[in-house]
Amino acid sequence: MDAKTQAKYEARARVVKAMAHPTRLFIVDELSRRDERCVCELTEMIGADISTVSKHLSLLKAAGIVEDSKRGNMVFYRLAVPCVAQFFNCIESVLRGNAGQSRRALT
Amino acid sequence: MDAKTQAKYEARARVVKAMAHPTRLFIVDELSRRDERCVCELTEMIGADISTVSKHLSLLKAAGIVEDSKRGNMVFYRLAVPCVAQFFNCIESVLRGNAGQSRRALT
DNA sequence: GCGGCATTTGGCTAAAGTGGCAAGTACTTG
DNA sequence: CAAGTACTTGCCACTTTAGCCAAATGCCGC
Repeated sequence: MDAKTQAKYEARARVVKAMAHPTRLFIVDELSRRDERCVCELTEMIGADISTVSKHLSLLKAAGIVEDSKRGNMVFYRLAVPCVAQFFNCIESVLRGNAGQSRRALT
Repeated sequence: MDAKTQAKYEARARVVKAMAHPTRLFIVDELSRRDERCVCELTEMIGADISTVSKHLSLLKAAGIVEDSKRGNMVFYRLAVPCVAQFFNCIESVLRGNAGQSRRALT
């Protein structure tokens, strides 16, 4: 694999990695449903330390998956790229496959 | 977040994590194009130790993303769930977004 | 059964990711 | 300007992951 190809997959991996965490998937899912949420709302739903949630959000932002905007002293996050929501359908297919069900029907 | 929700996102994260690596993304991409590849072919394309490639493949298999079948003394891997190939389109959208281009056109 | 090829597994070390607390920044209200 | 709320960042202990080598397994043809 030459350097260019390598770089291509590394770039992609950075995006996938950014979502490879239960809390971050939850955030993406939530934002795909509600358009916008402030850190405090997400923190309450998630039930972790606010600093932890904030770090997850920074990570998603660095990957280009979410965008933020500050209004007053609150920061609102939203999806930057709507299609990430589609990921879930496919992930569920994989999970159904794991459970040994209708793998064929998912094409 | 109650235990059940937590479990749901952990299950999803396991699948996403399985793809969160340049080599494993390469494998998924390659299998989406060529249907089937043996470990030795993938190893050669990737240029890492065969044991390393084998571990990446086991990981993808454990996540339900690929399936294997042994013929002779070779093992062939293929995608178990075709839709994972679609991931790439969306990932590319995120990457284009990162580069500051037409974020709007990607809906 | 023996040597050889394809692949997997174990062991190890280096590196990365996670999460909480505490400290810092930013804005807002009295 | 002081105090409070909303968030971010630094630090640190801890867990997980990655990749190589070496050893083990499985299948073949002789």
